[in-house]
Amino acid sequence: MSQMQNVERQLREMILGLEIGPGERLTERWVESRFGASRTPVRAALLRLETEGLICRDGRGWTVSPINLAELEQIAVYREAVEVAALRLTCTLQDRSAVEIIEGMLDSCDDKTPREEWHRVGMDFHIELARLSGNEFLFRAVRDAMTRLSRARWLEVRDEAALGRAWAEHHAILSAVRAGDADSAARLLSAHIIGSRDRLVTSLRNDRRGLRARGFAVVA
Amino acid sequence: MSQMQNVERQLREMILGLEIGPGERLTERWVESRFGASRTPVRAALLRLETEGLICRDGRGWTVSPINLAELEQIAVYREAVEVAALRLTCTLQDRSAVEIIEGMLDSCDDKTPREEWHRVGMDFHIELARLSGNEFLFRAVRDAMTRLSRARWLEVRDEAALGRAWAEHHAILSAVRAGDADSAARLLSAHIIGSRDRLVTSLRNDRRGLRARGFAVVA
DNA sequence: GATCCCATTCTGGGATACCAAATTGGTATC
DNA sequence: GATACCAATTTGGTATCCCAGAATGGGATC
Repeated sequence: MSQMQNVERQLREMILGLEIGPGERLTERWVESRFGASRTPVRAALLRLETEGLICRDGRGWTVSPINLAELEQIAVYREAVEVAALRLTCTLQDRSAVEIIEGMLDSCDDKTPREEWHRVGMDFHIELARLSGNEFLFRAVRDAMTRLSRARWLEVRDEAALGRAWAEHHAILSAVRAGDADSAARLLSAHIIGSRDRLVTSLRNDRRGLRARGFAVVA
Repeated sequence: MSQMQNVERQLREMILGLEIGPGERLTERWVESRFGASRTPVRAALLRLETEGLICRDGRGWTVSPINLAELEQIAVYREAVEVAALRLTCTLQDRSAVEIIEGMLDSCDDKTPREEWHRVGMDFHIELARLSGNEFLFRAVRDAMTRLSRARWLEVRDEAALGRAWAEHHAILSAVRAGDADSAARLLSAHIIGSRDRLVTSLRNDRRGLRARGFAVVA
C-alpha cells in the first residue's frame, strides 16, 4: 500500500475517532513526522481528505473541519433525497434477498455489544441499504454523507432508549422493503432521517458548551 | 492564482472541451510540460480531477475517463433525486424571485446564439436552479453530476427541435416554481431529466462507432 | 505598561533529484 | 516468421530542497 493511502487512512481514522478534535490546526510537517512519510504523499492525502470534508483550508493552512450544525441540517436533507431514491430503486428490484444480510447485521448487535459497534452498524445500515440499489452514485452520496455525519453522531449523547428506537426503525424499514412496499419504506426512512437529525442537532446544541470545553469547535 | 489551480482549470477545460479525448492516456510528465508547471502542482491537480471523475487511474497511470453509457444512466437517476429534492425545497421558500434571473438566462439565447452557448446555458439552468434551494449539498451534487455529463451532452447529436424542446421544458419548470406548484414542477423536472437521458443514451449508442472512429472511448 | 517594529521562524507552494517497477524495443534464438 | 529474453527508457511514487509570505516573539520607544 502506498504512503499516500497509508497517511490518508490513518489520518481519516484519527479525525473520525476524534483523536484530533474538530477545529484543530494541522500542519503538513506535523502529519509528516506523525506518520513517517514525506510531504508529497502527505499533501496528496490532505487533498483527498479535503474533498471528503474532513479537513478544510484555513487561510493558508489546514484545519480539521469543525462540527457545523447548519451543515448537519443540510446534510440530512441531502441524505433524505438520496436515501429515499435508493430505497425506492431497491424496491423495484426483483431480487431483494440481500436485505437479509443487512438484517443479520442489525441482529448481530445486542445488549453486550459495545457502543462503538452500535455506532458503526448504525452507519453501515444506511450505507449498505443504499448499495442495494445498484446505483453507484446514490451509494457514494450516502457513504460520503455518513462520513461527514460520523463525528457528530459519535458526540451525540444517546441513551439506551434512543439506540433501541433507531434499531426498531431500521427493522421496520427493512420489513417494508422486503414486502416491496416502496411508499411505506420511503415514509419510514424519511421520518427516521429527519427524526435523527432533530435529535442530533438538539443534543449537540445543548452540549455545545461542554463540547467546546473539550476543545471541539462547534459552529453555527 | 496558484499553479495547481491553473493546471486544474486548464486541464479540466481541455477534457470537457474534448481537446483530450475520452480514453486517452495521460502522463504526469506530459501535463507538466504542456502547462509549464512542475510535478507537484500537476499531481495535486490530477488528484482533484480524479475526484471529479474526469480522469481515472489506469493501473499505475492516468486516463481521461471514457464515456460510460451505464454510468450516464445512473447519473440521471441520481440527478433526478437531488434536483427534484432541491426543486421542492425551493418551492417552499418565501422569496423565489431569483427564478427571474434564471429565466433571463434562458431568454438570453436565441437563433443566433452559438451552439456552445446553448450547451452551457442548458447546464447552468440545472445548476443555478439547484443553488436556489440554499442547500449546499444538493447544489454541489447537481453541479458535479452536470460536470460528469458535460462531455456526453456535447457529443450528442441535437437538432434545432431538440434544443427548442429543452428550452420549453425549462421554461415550464420555472413557471411551476414561480407559481409554487411543487408537485407539477417536480413532475416536469423528472420527465425532463429522464427524457433527456433516454435521448442522450440513444444518440450515443447509435453514434458509438462514429465516436470510436474519432478516437473517443465509449464503453458499456 | 502599552504599542510599534523588525528579525526570526514557520508554513505551504513549488521544483527537482532519485528510485523501483513497468513498459518498450530490439535482438538473438528456434 | 514467431517467440523468448534482456537492456534501455519511461513512469508514477517518494524524498528533499528552496522560496516567498505569514506568523511570531522580543525588544525599543513612547
